[in-house]
Amino acid sequence: MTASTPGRVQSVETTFEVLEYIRDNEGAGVTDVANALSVSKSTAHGHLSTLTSLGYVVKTDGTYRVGLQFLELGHHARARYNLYEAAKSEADQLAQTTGERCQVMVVEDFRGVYIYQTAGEKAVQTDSHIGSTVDLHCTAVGKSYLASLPAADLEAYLEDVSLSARTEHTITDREAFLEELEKIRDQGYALNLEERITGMRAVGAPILTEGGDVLGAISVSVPTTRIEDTVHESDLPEQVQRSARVITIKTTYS
Amino acid sequence: MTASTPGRVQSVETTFEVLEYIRDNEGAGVTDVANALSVSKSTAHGHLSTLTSLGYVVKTDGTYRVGLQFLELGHHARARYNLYEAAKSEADQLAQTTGERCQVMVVEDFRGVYIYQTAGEKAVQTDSHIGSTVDLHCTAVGKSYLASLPAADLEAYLEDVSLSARTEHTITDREAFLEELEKIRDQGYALNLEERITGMRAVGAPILTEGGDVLGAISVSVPTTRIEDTVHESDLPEQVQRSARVITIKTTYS
DNA sequence: AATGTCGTTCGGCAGAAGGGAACAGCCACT
DNA sequence: AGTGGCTGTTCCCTTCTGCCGAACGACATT
Repeated sequence: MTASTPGRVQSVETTFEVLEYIRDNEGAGVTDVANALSVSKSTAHGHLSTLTSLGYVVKTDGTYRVGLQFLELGHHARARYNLYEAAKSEADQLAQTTGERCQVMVVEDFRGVYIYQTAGEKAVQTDSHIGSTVDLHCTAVGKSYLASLPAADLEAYLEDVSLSARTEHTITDREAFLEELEKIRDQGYALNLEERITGMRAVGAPILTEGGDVLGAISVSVPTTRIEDTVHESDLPEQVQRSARVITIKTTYS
Repeated sequence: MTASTPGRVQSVETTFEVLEYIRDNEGAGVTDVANALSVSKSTAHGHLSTLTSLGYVVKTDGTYRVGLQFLELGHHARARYNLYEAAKSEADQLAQTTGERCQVMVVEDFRGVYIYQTAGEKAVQTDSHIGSTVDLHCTAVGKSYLASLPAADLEAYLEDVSLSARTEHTITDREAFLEELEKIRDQGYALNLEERITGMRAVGAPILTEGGDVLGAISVSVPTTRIEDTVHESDLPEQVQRSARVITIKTTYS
């Protein structure tokens, strides 16, 4: 970050750069961090030792790694949404019956965040995991969510972000996107036809409150090569929607 | 923290104090934080706005809350242990068949950390959740772990911590504790007889590698009032041990 | 309309974070 | 076993910056 706005605490920004670096590199040493962030060794060491003394970083075999203490912050943030507990078992069930990957998403700062993810027997590895963020406009979960949003909020979203292309199938035209959302509203579920990752499709449905407000969304992703089989074997859209409804009921009475 | 050791970055310590405060208070405002931490409003504001711009804190309805971005750090730390994926489904199953609460623990800095927790039908609410830390000496998971530790590591642990009493049943005597561990080694599982929370018992078993190294532990907690029934209905120690063994196998081939 | 509370912004100063170099500890390699 | 090169760690010094206090602006409350 070159342009640091006044009133911001720079060392905090540095610390999180350090954290993100050792996260993305599965642990690192002092010199390593110093070089990567272009700071002196003493600076890197200062941050790492501070974080270690706070318990947010652990040092094992001479390499610094992200500590489990972040689980407490992370899980706490997740618990606020009152979705995790209810959605977990439904997602597990969905993954088991379909054999594919299932994810539960909520939205923060106009970005989709997976608060839970579970893999069925046949599920392929993807880049997404618990805590990772995705664009809303090119995912089944994201489109389900947007389609359930009040008009004003949807407007605010479209003002804020751009429908940037992730693959050749991503919907980037605003009008086409609004039509897509309309369609999703009508049918009650969203499809992702390789709009984020080539070769991967997904079926998603919004998770609503009893009052109709959208809390998040749930989806099942399937490789395109298997999508026909999966849809035939089990009516995927229907199953995903049913799971979403069950989660609504569970969250209401808890 | 009054005594700040040289070489430590103070603002990082402050930032995490801020984070922990807004976590423990389910969100807070600037003035609130400033008063609680005895810093000026501008300082609190600086930290909060920095954290917000980094996405680690979100501001909704004028209150700052812990952001979901910590999930990415937390889940990443958890994934390192290669236990979560394998243990999750086993824990779920254990919770379902017993109807009680089941938890999976690993150890970091001589503290037990719950990397997963799931509640069965009858499970009572406790103070523990994903990410929370517990003493090793007064929990079924912790004792299972310690009992499986090489002698040298156990020695290091006993040097480092004190067997402080949590309830009247906590084992605080070193000799008695070593005997307890011996017994646990013999029988292959650990019991917690209200040693951490009055009224709560638990059965735990260590999760080992094929080579015999201990990775963590799994346990089922049951209120004392129900323990007789549960143990009779299902041979709890046997079930917990079986789950632990299944996790070993799963982690080996993944 | 007035008062209290809150969040935000603005300078000024002191303290602290960062840089660099020197020290120490470790492993590998010869 | 000795040596070289790599680490991590510590030290001091400079200067930058994070902290404070106060003033401002935005609300809500009475």
